[in-house]
Amino acid sequence: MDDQETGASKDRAAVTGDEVKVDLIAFVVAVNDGEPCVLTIGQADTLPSGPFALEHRSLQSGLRGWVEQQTGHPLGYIEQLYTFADRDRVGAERRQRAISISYLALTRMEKASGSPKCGWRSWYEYFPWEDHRSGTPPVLLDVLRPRLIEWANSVGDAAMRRERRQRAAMAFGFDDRHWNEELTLQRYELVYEAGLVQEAGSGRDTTRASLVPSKPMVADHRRIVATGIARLRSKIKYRPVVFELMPQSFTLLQLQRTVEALAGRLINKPNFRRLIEQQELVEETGETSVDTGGRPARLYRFRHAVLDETAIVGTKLPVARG
Amino acid sequence: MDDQETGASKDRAAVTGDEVKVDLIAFVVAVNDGEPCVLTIGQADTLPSGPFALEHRSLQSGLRGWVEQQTGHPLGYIEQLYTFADRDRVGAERRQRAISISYLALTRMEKASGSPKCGWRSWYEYFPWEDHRSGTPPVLLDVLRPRLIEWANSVGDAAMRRERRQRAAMAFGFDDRHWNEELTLQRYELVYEAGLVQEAGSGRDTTRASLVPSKPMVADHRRIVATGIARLRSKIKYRPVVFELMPQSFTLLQLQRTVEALAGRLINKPNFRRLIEQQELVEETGETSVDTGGRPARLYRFRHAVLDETAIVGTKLPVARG
DNA sequence: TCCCTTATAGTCAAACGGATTATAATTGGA
DNA sequence: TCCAATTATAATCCGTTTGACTATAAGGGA
Repeated sequence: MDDQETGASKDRAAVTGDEVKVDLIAFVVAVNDGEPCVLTIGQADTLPSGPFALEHRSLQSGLRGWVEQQTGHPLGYIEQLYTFADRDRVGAERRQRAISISYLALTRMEKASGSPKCGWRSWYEYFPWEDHRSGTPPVLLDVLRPRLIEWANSVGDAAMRRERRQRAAMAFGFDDRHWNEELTLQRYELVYEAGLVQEAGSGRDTTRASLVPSKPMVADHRRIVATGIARLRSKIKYRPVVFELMPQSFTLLQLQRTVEALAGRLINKPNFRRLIEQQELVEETGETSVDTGGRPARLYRFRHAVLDETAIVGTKLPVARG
Repeated sequence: MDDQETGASKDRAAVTGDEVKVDLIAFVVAVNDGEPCVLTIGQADTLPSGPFALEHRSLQSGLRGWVEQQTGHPLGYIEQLYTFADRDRVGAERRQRAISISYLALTRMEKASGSPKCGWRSWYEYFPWEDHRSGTPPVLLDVLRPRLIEWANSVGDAAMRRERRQRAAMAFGFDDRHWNEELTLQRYELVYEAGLVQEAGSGRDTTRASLVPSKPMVADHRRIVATGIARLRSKIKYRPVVFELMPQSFTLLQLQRTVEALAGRLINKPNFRRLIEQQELVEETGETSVDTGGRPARLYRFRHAVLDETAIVGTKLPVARG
């Protein structure tokens, strides 16, 4: 494609060198004990990342390399999330362009190995308003709602006020609307726009006092996490990706708890089992679990054959609407 | 994020300059007279594209700039498709890394303006096996199926033969399986892997005689188109993006024909109307169309308000399974 | 006027999905 | 030992959705 006819400026670009640095950033997910976790480094405020370099065979292998080097964790399932241009950095002598390619990776936590400088943190430390497994979280109605209304009203134009209120209501399910767990990214963008998270603070006059309590991250890493959560919450509904997060064998309730952890909401138990079984996603191992009180549960394993049968065709998980 | 602790090699990278050229590539779609079309330049074998340069404010604005310059077409709706690393190019003195960021854009064809060097071509010239509006296309059963079986059997290992046959059957709906229109990308990857398209030919010993008749494209542009078609076929089912392709006012049948053009299959008419109406996606203009024989049809326009109401929540279009 | 074409409305049954109830098999404590 | 608590598993109910089909209305052209 080198000398394709795409206009003269392409050649100019080759001469002056419109070259760019490329960063690979990973949002690595595991679920442990019903808590969905993200793999971090630094002060639990940074995602594993590193520049795409000549020695990397591909984007994905570059990403695997950086994550393994920084956290000691090998990656299994990987999926590209989004590519964006960072705000201009100022290089040594000239303006430096940079872009970031973000990825979602699913893995099992297993042995608490890993480098010392890395750790697993619950999603919901960064997004406390996203966990609806015990009902609507208090922070949503007590803190977010008044702050967002305040933000909406702070603008002069009446139409724009209305539009802001409506956006907030839709994203967060205010005013009798239903909570839609897939809108994680829109919600983060909203609180960011309203200046309610620390990341939005630089160069603004918003007083820190009005921040919504939640753990911040470096640069736009928290936005990447929001993107990944949204993608994952959507994907579990039509692809059997949950099993990337499960151990070899598991009970149906463990499987359900994992899905609930990701979705941030509870699922009706009989319906969940019905759907899993009628899709033949799993098969019994024959054993039962010696578990936490109550009748012993059968152990199941994922039927890897489904990846060859229906993988692309679609798989559904029930996440109740009401 | 500059001096984040991501290991020493990051600094090394900054010194030696692991810099990369970034190309922006656009898959621009319009539907005209029931034919879904792609905007091309050159010998109708190249997508509009150009390097991401310093003067571009953002990735999207860079893309818009290149497309407008090369084709004279302004873009409306844009959505990122995928980012991939090209095979290494050899630069002037050293190895040169390059990545491409591809986009899907939806637009209306309108005035046959545009630069002389660009043109609209039907998707199905590049993917003749994807159009099932008049039933299963002959090329699928007469050419593709035997060639794919041949390809599957050409490998030694019996298990691998089985796996290849199964993949082909799943992707193309052989052996009484249902056709799934969203598997466009998997199907292209399969015919590519089987050496049945020209793009797979360089450096191979596959005789050209065994190619499946279809229009090739430069580099991996055809793969990008396949990715875009798959994305679009999936997206029309839960987002009201079709309207980006429609004129101001339209009849319900025109709307249906557009969806059918994209999906590559026919839709049940009463059911289609029911779904459109009960979702309140459109409103009557009050006028009726003076059209092609038969009873005059009411004209409708898209209710832009739905973008504020349910936009993110989801919209469905019926594309029959059987 | 008849016939053809397209638009529009209405019906029907099967499948799906959400909610609820009932029963079984354990553990731990009174 | 028996009861209570806990969890697993099975079965049922019912309203909604959805795919397929039929019937009627309104125009143009022969």
